[in-house]
Amino acid sequence: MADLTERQEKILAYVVKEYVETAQPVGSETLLRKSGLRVSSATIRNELAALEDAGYLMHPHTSAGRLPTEKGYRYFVETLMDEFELPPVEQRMIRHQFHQVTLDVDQWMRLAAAVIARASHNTALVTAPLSTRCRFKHLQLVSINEQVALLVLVLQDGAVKQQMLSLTQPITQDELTRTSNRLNDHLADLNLEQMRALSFSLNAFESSVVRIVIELMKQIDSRSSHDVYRDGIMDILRQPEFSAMARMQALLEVLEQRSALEEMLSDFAPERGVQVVIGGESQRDEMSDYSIVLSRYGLPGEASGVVGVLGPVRMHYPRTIGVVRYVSSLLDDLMARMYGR
Amino acid sequence: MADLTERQEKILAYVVKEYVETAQPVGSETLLRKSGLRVSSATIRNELAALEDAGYLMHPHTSAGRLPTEKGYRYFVETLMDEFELPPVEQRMIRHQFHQVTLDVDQWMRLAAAVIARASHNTALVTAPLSTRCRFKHLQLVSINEQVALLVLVLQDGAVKQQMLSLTQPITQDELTRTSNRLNDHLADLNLEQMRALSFSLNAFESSVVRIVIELMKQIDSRSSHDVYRDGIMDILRQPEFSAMARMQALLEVLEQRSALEEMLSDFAPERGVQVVIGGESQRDEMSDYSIVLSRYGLPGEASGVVGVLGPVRMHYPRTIGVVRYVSSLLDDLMARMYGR
DNA sequence: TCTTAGCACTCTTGACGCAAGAGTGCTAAC
DNA sequence: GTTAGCACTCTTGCGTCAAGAGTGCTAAGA
Repeated sequence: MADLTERQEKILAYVVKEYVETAQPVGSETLLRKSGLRVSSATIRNELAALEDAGYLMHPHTSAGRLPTEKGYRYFVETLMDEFELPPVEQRMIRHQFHQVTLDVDQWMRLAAAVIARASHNTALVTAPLSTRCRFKHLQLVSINEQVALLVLVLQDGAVKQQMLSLTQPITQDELTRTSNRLNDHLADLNLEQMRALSFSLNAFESSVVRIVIELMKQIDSRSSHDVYRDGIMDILRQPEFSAMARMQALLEVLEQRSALEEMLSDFAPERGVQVVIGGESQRDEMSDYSIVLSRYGLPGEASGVVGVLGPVRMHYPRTIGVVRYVSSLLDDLMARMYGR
Repeated sequence: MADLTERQEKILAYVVKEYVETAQPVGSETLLRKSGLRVSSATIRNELAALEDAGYLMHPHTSAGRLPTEKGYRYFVETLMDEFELPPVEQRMIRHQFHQVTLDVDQWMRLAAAVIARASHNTALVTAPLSTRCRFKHLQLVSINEQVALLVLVLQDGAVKQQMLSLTQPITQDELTRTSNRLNDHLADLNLEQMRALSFSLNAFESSVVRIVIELMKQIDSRSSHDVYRDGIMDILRQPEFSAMARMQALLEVLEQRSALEEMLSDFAPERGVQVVIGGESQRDEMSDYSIVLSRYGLPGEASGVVGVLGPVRMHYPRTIGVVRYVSSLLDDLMARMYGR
């Protein structure tokens, strides 16, 4: 597999870099100029032909330059690529932004998506951290008006859900508070099954509230992950491959359908480390022109989410990987602090 | 202005309808066939020329058919258009969906956007109802772990905000509950100014919580409106005008920048009724190829938001207006119920 | 055996012209 | 006021052509 000579590797790396920058197939002359190799263009042509035979490069047509195949990109990412660390200035800026923002999961996610999109010039995808199994923490009933009360449900991991309740008869805030307290005592730390099996004596109103709590927790549990936060759709559309927009429709279709995105992210997110899925490697037709770079963050086993970048296969992998890795580690820290180390 | 003969109006209406359907400039022959007018194509040509002179129609080039100008669309919307009511079946389906979903503002907004996008085949835009001035209703502190507590803030209009607090020293849930109760008593029904002027004796922790509450309320108040919910970006991109995607970039730019959207919506949303802004009428360059149909919903003076549709100028106005009007009235009802009639 | 110069070959791209088709606008008759 | 007829204009698609880019091969050189 990796039976490439040093010179071939060098040439492959240059083809990838050049093509990523210009989006143009690169020919032997250009390569000669840019690479600074001390051989003739003819030699380079021979090497290019060899790399093509081995499946690392391809040819749009006879008289065009070469561009990397998926195998070529893969080899580049795995073997040839320089590690890219986000410059300290950018790191500082990003950290600063996270500390400025209020401590709120939703806002973290938005910010993470925004930061990744700006830094990678591609579409960012982020899912909120998801506890493996959610447990009841606290509920509060608040009277909104005579016919409506608000139920606020807090889960162990700090997630908050609210829901309005239509009351069949007016209930005072005092009454609601008493109910809240009673239920909090009974439900503390229960998970879904335990709550279902509950057999305290509850009055009609209380048991209707419990039913709703169960319903909400079921929703959260069943949703394989929360919403996908996206940002930077524009960035990806600015790439030259989209001047002809046939393929783009398929892409936008995926980006719009949050459920499809969710599925994809959870399919590919590795246990740890940054994962790169190049084009057709995802086994999904609509993704064959795009790559994803993603990383799981959070506390393994307790609660974790995914951050990632979606972009054209012709993507600046070192930089993208650097960005994803950095933001992922940042969220690791935030999560660790939230869960008390 | 409105000095069109009956026949001219009929012809204008047919041009609009035909062009909206096919996206092709419509010629005199086609018009003759579709309209069923009992005149010759030459007569129609004369009328078309007259309509063009009057500024209602235009000509991409000499040998092409006619298509409506903005003035033409405006005349159509104002004078010629048949009222379009959403068919009862669809109405029922939509109502049903709203009743199935949990009573939660956020979910209403998402659903409204989804429903409008599906029904209008265009991009839906929805803003959450915004109280003119927000008042404190309730807060609750919940211990997450030793170093972190969650502050849940409920406002008069049922809006819920949460924020994590880093604790400098461990505080038990009991302690937190006591603090919550004390603050709830003091802060009940206060608005931002009153809260700032507060001069109860508070301990260090309590006053830091109050500071955060003030911060959160300031955020909500200053944000001229909440997030814009969007849906159906794909739909708009499917339209034939986007096969050449020059213009689309500008559009997506606007759709991505929530702040720009917000501003636009609040600029054009009328006090009541459905408003149609056609192309350049918005006085915004990037919008010159798009129209917006929008309507304000909610309780005038108390809390209101905007629902709308963004689509190409070549849009099916009757249907779009019908959809927007219906969803708007539905949200009116929901809001009325939430605010207790 | 590896490298290189040279050159024929292939394929894309853009320009140009041309014919077909669509639709108008005008004129003259009804 | 309406209509038939017809010349005129502009788009669209197609084929041709020349220029340019880049390859792949061959044969000579190290």
